[in-house]
Amino acid sequence: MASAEQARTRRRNPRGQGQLLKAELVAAAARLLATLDQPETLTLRQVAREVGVAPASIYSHFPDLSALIEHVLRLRYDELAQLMDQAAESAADPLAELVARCGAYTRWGVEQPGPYRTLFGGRMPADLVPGSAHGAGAELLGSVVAALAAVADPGRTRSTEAQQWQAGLLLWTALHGLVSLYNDHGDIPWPPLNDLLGDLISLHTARPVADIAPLLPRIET
Amino acid sequence: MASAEQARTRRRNPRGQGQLLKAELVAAAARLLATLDQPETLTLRQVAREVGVAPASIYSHFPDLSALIEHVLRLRYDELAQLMDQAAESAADPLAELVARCGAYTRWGVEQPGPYRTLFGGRMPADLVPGSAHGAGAELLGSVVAALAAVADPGRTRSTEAQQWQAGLLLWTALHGLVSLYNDHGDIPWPPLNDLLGDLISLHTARPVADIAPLLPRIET
DNA sequence: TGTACATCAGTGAACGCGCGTTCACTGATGTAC
DNA sequence: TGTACATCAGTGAACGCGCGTTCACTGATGTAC
Repeated sequence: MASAEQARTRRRNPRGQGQLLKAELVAAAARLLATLDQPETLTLRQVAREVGVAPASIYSHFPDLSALIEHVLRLRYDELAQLMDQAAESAADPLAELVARCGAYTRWGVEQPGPYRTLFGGRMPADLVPGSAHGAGAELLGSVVAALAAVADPGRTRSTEAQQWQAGLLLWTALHGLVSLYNDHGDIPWPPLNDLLGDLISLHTARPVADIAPLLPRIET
Repeated sequence: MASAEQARTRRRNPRGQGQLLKAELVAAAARLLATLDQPETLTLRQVAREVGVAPASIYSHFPDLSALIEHVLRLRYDELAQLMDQAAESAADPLAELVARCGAYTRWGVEQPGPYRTLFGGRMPADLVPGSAHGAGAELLGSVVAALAAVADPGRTRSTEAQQWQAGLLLWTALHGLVSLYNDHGDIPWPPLNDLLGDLISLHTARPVADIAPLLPRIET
């Protein structure tokens, strides 16, 4: 095991470099959250072992395991939001932006099932998930709502805000259902994710699949 | 605590009535799965305590906790499938049947968040969830696929089986996303579930919401 | 009718485990005088 | 230039906890003779 060897060879950081261990702890927790079959069972001692450090050492940098996990989840969430924004930047029109956002979301979700579950699966105590206090990633959801509204109602005159909200929320729940079932139930005979995603966006935008499929990113399975 | 008192007053079952404890164990496990904030952390000793019995007593009836939980989940799954079938029976046409099935599914899901998560959330080890070996409730998914196909393509001539499967799967993922996010993220300002469900089915069937809304069951929140 | 025995429905104590958290400590390194 | 001291970055042992699982057992009740 690499971690056991790590435990042997690890050297104390030089003075003034105490923050290095903090970064290592964050990296290790992130690695374990991404790797573990059940990320919500992550343990303080597991993180310590992964880094090769005494369990007590974590308390120098975080008040407890929750704080460490919260830190990691914050990073992951920001990463996802940034990926979606980046994907949206190069979009030529509202439909392309919506497709880019949904594609980036889905891609990230299936490429990182552990973090996805931890962020959106609702298994962690509520106060542990960043943004849940403000509505489980409000900015992210807001961006989907806005992008969908821009496609379905370009002038934003025919529909009320409540209608736009409801349509966007419904799209997000559909994306979430797709990602989480895809991740959790690999035994179902799944069609290619791009086909499902194309159909899904087509339904929610009332645009033909042919307009959408070319805009989707390649999603590795 | 009622359970502590139960522990005091419990009397050993008379001879030949050993199965009574088995039923009590199942009932207690079901109660805890429905009640616990994190049903996947259910513990053998918790069940024993709830019944008022020694932890070791469980081994007389189940090889381990997994077997007990599997038993409970099997019951819950059958209950859900039966509810959906019952709802479908009184349907006047294919659209009504589809709406009845989706309505029953969603209603059960939000009324029993604990069992829902345990069954479909993928948190339990795979071998623990009934039907997951056959595709996570294959009959249930199959009934949705068939009902949707009957609405979208009454003669079943215009679409291939693969297309019907994909459409049904997409509908199910959307329902799942709606139920699980609704259960797990109560802090989002949710519109009435019936509105969302009506919209959702409308999108997937290309029928006007007005045709669907009257067919939906009352879902208590 | 009595009595020895088998069976049933559990009990209760013990085990070893991994966990979060605490506490006094250690040993290297920088700094003040 | 030397030395006492403070600080930093962690250590290591211990605690009490709840857990799954085992094992020999107990005491009531039915049954064979």
